[in-house]
Amino acid sequence: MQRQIFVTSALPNANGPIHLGHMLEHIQTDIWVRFLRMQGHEVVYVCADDTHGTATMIKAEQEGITPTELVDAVRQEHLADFNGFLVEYDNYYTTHSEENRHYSELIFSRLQEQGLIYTENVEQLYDAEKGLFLADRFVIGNCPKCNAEGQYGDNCESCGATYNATELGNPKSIYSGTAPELRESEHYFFDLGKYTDFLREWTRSGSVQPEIANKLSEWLDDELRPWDISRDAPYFGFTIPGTEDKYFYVWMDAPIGYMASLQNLCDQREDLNFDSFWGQDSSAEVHHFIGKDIVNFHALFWPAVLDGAGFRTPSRIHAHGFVTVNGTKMSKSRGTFILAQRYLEHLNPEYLRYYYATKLSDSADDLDINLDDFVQRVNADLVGKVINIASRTAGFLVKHFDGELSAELHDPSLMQQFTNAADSIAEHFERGNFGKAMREITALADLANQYIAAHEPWNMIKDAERKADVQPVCSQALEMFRALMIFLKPILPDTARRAEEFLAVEPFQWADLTTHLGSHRINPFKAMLQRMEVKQVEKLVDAPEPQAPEQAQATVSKTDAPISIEDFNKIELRVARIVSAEPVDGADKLLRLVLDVGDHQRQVFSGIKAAYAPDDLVDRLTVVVANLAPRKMRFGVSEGMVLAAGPGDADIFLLSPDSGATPGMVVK
RNA sequence: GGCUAGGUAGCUCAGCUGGUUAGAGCGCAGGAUUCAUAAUCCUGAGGUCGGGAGUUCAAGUCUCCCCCUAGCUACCA
Repeated sequence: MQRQIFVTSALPNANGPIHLGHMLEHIQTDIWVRFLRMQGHEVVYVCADDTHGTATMIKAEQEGITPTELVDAVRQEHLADFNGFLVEYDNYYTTHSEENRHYSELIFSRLQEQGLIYTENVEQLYDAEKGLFLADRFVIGNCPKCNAEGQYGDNCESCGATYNATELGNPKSIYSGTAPELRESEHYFFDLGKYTDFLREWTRSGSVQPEIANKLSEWLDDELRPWDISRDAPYFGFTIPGTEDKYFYVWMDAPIGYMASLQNLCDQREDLNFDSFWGQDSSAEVHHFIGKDIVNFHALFWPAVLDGAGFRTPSRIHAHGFVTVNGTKMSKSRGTFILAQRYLEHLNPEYLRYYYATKLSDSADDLDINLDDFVQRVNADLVGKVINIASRTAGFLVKHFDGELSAELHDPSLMQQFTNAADSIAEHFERGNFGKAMREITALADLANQYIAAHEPWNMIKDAERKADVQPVCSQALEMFRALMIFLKPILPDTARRAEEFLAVEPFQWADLTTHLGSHRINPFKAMLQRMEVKQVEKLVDAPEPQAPEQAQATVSKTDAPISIEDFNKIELRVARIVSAEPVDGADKLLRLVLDVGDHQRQVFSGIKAAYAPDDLVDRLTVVVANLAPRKMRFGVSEGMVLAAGPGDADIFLLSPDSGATPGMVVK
């Protein structure tokens, strides 16, 4: 039965170049798509650039062009990279399109009709000079925990602390360099909480991998929080209907970009109908390939938004892990941040396609590119095993038999092993277990080489009595080679095309596995794939740069680095009297303390509930860090920190000054 | 801190619902061969399956504790 399948890869962001991490996903998707097409299914594979957001706007400004110009240029680069890796989309579009505006507005208005949209005021940092609201990562300053400089507003790369942008010491907008201020603004929210039950069911229905469902249950155990889907002007994106200065948050219109890209394709092709894919009663399949980092957008928000807007939900989300190089995260300082362009300057894309294929499964495990392994594996499997079968036998047929293959198989039962493997290999492809498929294929290649070694055609040809058998033996070898190349075609489209030319046949289809070439004339063998040189691979990675100073600084732990008296003087410690202490609703470890610090009172949350009964604390004196930046917590703002010793849990010991101290005294 | 996922031969990885002496490929060592892009074929060495305890007739495979790695996350302020 022919299936109708819509497939997407995640939309690359228009702010950066394509690297080998992106390529994993797009190669994975492309292999899957090519396989299904070979099986005769109707597959539509689209992608697009994800263009919207403040970052695009700013980058364009820096380059002195309009966002649209920027986005158009980047899209061409991205597309060239993907094409370079033989990724074949039916359409590679952009989220900055009329189709996308149409569907974004349509979906929004339907959600509104369903009562799933509401507005609320939100406080956010604002760059007054630039006149724009700042997301956390657009604010830098000193980490409130370790005081490392130049940290982003959400977390510290140096000590790993997470915090709010409002807590940064000496905060600056990365755009204007001025200190941001807090401002209030109205935001639009999608009431995701109403979909909690729906998503609990959906994520356990086979739509995502089990380990991803486990991870998602983290959110789903509680009621989901509303999702902020708007951003304030100025913003590069679509205005929300009925407003002048509110825009759809980029994560709202990005997945809708899948639809827009399809719509754009449908407008060009008579045979495609949008609703047959996205209608609520669609019998088609919808598959999204994504990285595990954006699984919440695709497996929580997206299905909910779709359902709320009257569209069908995806059949399956295929999440993959991250790419590492030589066992470590891709890193610019280690020189292992490999851009697609750079790879293509030095190496054949099929090497990487094959290597990824050998390591891909349906799990979201990370995938390591070990460069030595890469060279050995690709050379050994593809050139040494598979192509070698043709390379070592074709010559005999062309020289001595005019390139004619035997009509009959020399060893039908051996050939049968190849054809029998087709179902199992197909099953692996279908499930995304490309690695398992590759193992079966190379095992078959081993059988073929053993077969050739066992018959020694190079000796037979010298023996007048056995010379006639060289033809059926080498023909059989090529029949096996053909089967292997059919199996490998989704991975190696170019090599497969050369194999088709060599064998003088029509483009391989999966169904060809049930037939044999039989009496047939082939072309002389020409090398179809060159082996890879270690030297070429070395050019992919830069020599490691010397440790950057800030990195060296980062590795010094807090306790190892002495601080100056000036540093210490920055900390304002004061004696405080605990006016009241009470447990916090919904918090396991926290107490809400009201402290008298001499001239005023303030509220501090402290994680000491396991060690102290609230009543025992009232009227006690203790020490508070008085100039700690206020921290907005789930239960309110904490204005300081009380000092305590101990490992935690019940073993927490609050500091107290000696008798005589009074609230407000400075501790030095 | 919590959660999710990893930790199996030098490298990259298989090992399903627990069951004979733990597997593959690459690499390595020895041999064969010379048709082939120094490819191929045969043989072999290499692992106390992260550590510890437990359940069981039997555990890489189940339970608990601990250690390490990655990601996510927090009420560590």
